[in-house]
Amino acid sequence: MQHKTETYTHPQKNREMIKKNIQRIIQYRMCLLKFQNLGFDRIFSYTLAQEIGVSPEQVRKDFSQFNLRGNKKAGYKIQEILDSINELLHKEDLHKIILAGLGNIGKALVQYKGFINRNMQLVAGFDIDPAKLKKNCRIPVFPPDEMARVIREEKVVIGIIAVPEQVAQEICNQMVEAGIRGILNFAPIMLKTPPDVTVQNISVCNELEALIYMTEKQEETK
Amino acid sequence: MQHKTETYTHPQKNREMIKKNIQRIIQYRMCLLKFQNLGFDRIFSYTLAQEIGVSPEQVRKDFSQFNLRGNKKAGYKIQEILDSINELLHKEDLHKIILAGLGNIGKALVQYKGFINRNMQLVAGFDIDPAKLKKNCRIPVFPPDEMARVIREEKVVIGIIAVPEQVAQEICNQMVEAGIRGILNFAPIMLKTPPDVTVQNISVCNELEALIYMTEKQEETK
DNA sequence: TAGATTGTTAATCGATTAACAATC
DNA sequence: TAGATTGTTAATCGATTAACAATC
Repeated sequence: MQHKTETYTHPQKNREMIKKNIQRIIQYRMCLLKFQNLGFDRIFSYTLAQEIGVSPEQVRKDFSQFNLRGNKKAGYKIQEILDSINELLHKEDLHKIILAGLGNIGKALVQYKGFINRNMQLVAGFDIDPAKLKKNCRIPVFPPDEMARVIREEKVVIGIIAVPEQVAQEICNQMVEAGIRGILNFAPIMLKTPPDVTVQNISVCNELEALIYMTEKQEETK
Repeated sequence: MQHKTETYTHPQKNREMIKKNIQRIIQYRMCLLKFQNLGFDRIFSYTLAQEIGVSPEQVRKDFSQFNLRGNKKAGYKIQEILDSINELLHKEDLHKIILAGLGNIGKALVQYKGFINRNMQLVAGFDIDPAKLKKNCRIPVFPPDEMARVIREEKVVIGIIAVPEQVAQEICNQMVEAGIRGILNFAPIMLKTPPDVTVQNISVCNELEALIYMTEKQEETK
């Protein structure tokens, strides 16, 4: 098997780093909301760090990097940090999302009520099975050939792929062609996309396999 | 002058590192299976690397670290590497899994047919809602107070938490108490567990939020 | 003030990448 | 053989941690 001679590049590398940082910021946000609900209006880096399992230095470094400022001695004002994080994450906007594939995962996502609390909205689903089409529902389901139209009309840039592996790449291509710029992929393949499209993969099976390995490893070393 | 000591011991790697490595190994496995199905019986580090989006050096390093050997000039024998990875992941054993919470995600997992192909089996579900209980199904659903009994009788060590946030920690405690050592957690909280219990979190909302951030970041820098 | 906490700079650590010897 | 590819050691790079000055 001869491989192509084009030079190898790592377009994902820098992206991985941003992804990891922003994932931590999102965790901070969830944790801050929790403490706010418990009645606190200030929090120390130490407390936050302990809650999400990182070092206090990491928290301060992260906050500093994203220009989230605290108060020496009195810690961080929860509301202030939340406002900054929300601004950073553009939480004031409603983010429209489309979904391809109304199988088990797709159905679960359509029924999930928590998106709106986080300023996200599933605006439409798409499935090839006529039995799954719905018109006048909270979230309508259309045939796949209407996907491009909906994406363009609603100006959606985020898509979820929950279709079988065999058609995932094709659906991905259609999404990208119509204007989707970020894809959450549940299909167990690496999607090929242009460099300006971000893909995030979720695989329950992979996570379980990793978990099983870790657990057995743990037992061995006991 | 100080001379090197003869014994070489692997430095104790932290859990995050092992997790990341093993996730890559799992991806290699999926990719190797794909190429095997396409009729290839050998593969080069370069090909594999390109397919899953890492460097060829990374692939060779990973394989080397897990003692997976290739052949200079002829690359790696797919079947040989697959056998080694399967052994590493204990793929010859059937891994039993229990599931707490038959909500949207829980239902999707129960209906998912792909576990058995990867030597994993959902042996029971648990839900507090009497309407969701099932006795003589492929995957029976019991009330929560039977969880400890099932875990012990079936010797299950892996559990999935797909219950509401408010009861997640309590269910987690019950699982750990009964012998669960690895938890896949869909609840949006950091579970508190003893150090010998491994937790893997999945949050669709967090992934979507990160994706939205990355996508908007990308647009800005265009 | 004394003590606690932030925020930044420097040091460390370890994963990734580069280089290259081995060898098929 | 000549060329290609593996496998390992060394270099790099950058995230994490430590140290500590600033300051509330």
